[in-house]
Amino acid sequence: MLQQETHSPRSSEETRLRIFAAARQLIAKKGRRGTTTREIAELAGVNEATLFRHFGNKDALIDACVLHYCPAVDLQAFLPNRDGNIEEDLRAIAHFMTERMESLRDLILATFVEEEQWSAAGDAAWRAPAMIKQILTDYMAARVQRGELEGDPVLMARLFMGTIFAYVVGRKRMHYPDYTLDQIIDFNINVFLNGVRKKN
Amino acid sequence: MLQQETHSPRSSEETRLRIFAAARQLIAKKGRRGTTTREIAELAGVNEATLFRHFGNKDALIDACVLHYCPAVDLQAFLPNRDGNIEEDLRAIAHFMTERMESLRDLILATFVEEEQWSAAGDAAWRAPAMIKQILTDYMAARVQRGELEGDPVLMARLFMGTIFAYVVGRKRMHYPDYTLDQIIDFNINVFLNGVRKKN
DNA sequence: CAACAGTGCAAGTAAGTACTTGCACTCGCG
DNA sequence: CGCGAGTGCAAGTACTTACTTGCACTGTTG
Repeated sequence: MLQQETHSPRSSEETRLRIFAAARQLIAKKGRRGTTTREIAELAGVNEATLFRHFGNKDALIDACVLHYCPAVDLQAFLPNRDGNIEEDLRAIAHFMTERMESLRDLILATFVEEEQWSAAGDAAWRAPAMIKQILTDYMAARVQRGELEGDPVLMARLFMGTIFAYVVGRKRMHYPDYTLDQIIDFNINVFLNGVRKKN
Repeated sequence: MLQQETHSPRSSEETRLRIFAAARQLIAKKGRRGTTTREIAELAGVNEATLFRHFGNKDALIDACVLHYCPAVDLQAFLPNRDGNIEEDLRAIAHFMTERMESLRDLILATFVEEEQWSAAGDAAWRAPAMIKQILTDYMAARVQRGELEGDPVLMARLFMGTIFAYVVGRKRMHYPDYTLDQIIDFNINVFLNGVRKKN
């Protein structure tokens, strides 16, 4: 009796991806609590019941979504050549970090307004930044030991990451339409390097 | 028939303040949407109906709350002595900004997950930072003109604010228990100043 | 004293939300 | 072909939430 010619079934995996994409979009805009399963289903072009058949409940869905978009960092791709020129290294690191944080900005911001019980996904979103922080600290320490920089490597790494964090996150509210990303990164790196380079 | 000896009536203003305090606390923890009027009333020690008698609806309540905690900046107290020592000026500015942003951190973070229709309160929370940005830019420009610093004042102000923003906001996820606020601020200012000070 | 503004309390309403269920359909695979 | 996994659809349940209402009470103010 029921004709259903319009909808062709999709693979299970494709459905998951569509749900993830929709969920992420809504989480970024309204936060975890403000996002409804009905909206996710609608935006994903999927029936609401399918959400629950896949993930069981809303919390598990969103956890899976965040984990899906926040995989572990590719450390190999991130590690700079430790023998290279500092300025070039930092520039490469800054661009890598900026791109990566930019692509996760919405999820990272959403973790700021999460309740404690949701910290599983929140921790996942911050895993990558935490690892990068460590790598950066090691890098700074090596350069200090070589006598190229001077100061506390922990604070140096913190400051360097902070400038990028502020750029990415702050851009949502503070707009600088007259400057390009490269201009800002270059300026920040120059000031930073002038500030921490060892004087002769 | 009903005895009501336990509750002594409070002034209308005191009730408002109690509601604001409770609302702010909950907004910080759960976000705007995650906060229920029932919770606010309970935490404020006030009947839920009183909330609506005061503010009409939940949105108006929260808008009023954010506006109440985000008054215009006291520019006079913020303006540094333009003839003073740069390092001392920046230290004073940094401490002022840090304290101020720290006290508003929860509300500022909440604005990141707001929907567009709620931007009224969101704009209010960002009014102060925007004004400070402008003051800072002017300050940097003046010092550049005097030949004490070199570089683009806009980017300098942006970088300086960014370090503080990153400290305050990032502290929610990135912990540095081994360092005091003063240590970090001093380090950041030193690097910044070394980086932008005019070389002879 | 008398009016009144502000509040507490209890009950209720309408809408939204997470989640379930039973059934029909369809595609791919053995 | 036939079966099963994955899905759409429609209806429904139990719960939460914003918001209302009528009434009793109390401190303040004229």
